[in-house]
Amino acid sequence: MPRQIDHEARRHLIADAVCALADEHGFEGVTLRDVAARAGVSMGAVQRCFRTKEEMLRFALDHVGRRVLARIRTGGDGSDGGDGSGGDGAAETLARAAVETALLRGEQRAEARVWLAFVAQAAVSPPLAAVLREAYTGLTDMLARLVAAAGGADPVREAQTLLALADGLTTHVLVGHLTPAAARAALEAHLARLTAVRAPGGRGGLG
Amino acid sequence: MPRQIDHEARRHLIADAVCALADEHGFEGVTLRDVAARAGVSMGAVQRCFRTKEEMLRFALDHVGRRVLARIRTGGDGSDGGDGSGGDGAAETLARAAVETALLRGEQRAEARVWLAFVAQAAVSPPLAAVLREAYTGLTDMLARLVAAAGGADPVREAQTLLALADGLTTHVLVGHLTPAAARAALEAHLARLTAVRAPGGRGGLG
DNA sequence: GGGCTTCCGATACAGTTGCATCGAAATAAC
DNA sequence: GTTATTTCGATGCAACTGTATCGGAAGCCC
Repeated sequence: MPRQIDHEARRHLIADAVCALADEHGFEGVTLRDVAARAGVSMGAVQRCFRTKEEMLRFALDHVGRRVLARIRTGGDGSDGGDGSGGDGAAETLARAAVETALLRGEQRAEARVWLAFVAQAAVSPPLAAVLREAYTGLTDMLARLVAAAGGADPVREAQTLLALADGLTTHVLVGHLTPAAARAALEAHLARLTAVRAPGGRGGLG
Repeated sequence: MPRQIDHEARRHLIADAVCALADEHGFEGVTLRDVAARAGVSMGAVQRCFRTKEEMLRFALDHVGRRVLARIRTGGDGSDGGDGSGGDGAAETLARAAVETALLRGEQRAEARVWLAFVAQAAVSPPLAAVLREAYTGLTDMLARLVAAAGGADPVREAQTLLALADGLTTHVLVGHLTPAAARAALEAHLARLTAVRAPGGRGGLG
């Protein structure tokens, strides 16, 4: 298999291994040897795909970011027990996106831990921070559009608030301070307040 | 100075060194040697104070948590340009506490980075998570009391929401996605909405 | 089937890590 | 002054880290 292997596919394979390890042992537990072993390749292959470890981590972060964003865009995998009615309103779309952003579903715990590990590292690593900002900007844009569609005022700021709240709730669930149910309740209460400001049927009381 | 040194004072000194390093290089950059050097003591002294590295980290996390909580309790150091009038309403007290919780002031950036580093590590380290939960519970209790005093409904859930939002905003400022001003604006908008629900003009009566 | 290129698996290597060990220094009791 | 006790600073050590190097295997072109 020499001469031009599918490098891109292998990179994704390695990125998945990075995520699995970051999920289990945090960011410190991600070593080249463990990554290679987890990915089922040798260390040499990893080194061929990524010149340095940091390059590998950057790629993995971007990988996770894209995956999460893509899933949010599609409104989740559909395992949320919804009835599949496609004709829901903008508010409901926003709610689904927010819940998805918060990675509150059980099977997303690993992703959430990976994300948190990356965020923490990004706080002291400018290259990672750059990747992260891009992902956050994409999320904010999307949420802002949804907020605007749902009739919320000041969509950008509300999107930033929503994203920060989702991230914070995710974190608190991860460390066991909140149960997923409590986090979901908090998020939904926030959303209800957000969309009720302009929505008919609610009290309009914005001063 | 043999025979019974002030171990507690030294522990705090070391904890401060841990925080300084975690601020600069993240959690991975905290090594026993660097901590000892930063604290101005030798490795032997560190090893005498803490049996293991993890014990040291636990202590440092608790140290930071207590300090942050104490400052929040006092409503900040007073550098917030306030006029020091003590007769403000509950809403204002809540606002000050929230801003303080979010560690948005410039000189708290270091503390914020330390906190984030600890949180990320706690996601994969049950002992650290236990310390963290305690701190979060204390914060939630305090915020819940303030929310109740400000006339908000469902104080516990609102406190949880507020804490998560503050944490998320802090994170997003740290990675450069939000400016401190934007984070502050988002937080204040949330607070305004929170207290406006029951208190349209001033302090509303608790239902 | 050669020759060349591309890739990989293993190993070498210097540096660092957390922890254990141990002699020396410094007080307190006598 | 002597001794006992506590603390410290230095060093040793095994394990592990990221990276560099290198021999060999596997495909293409002739």
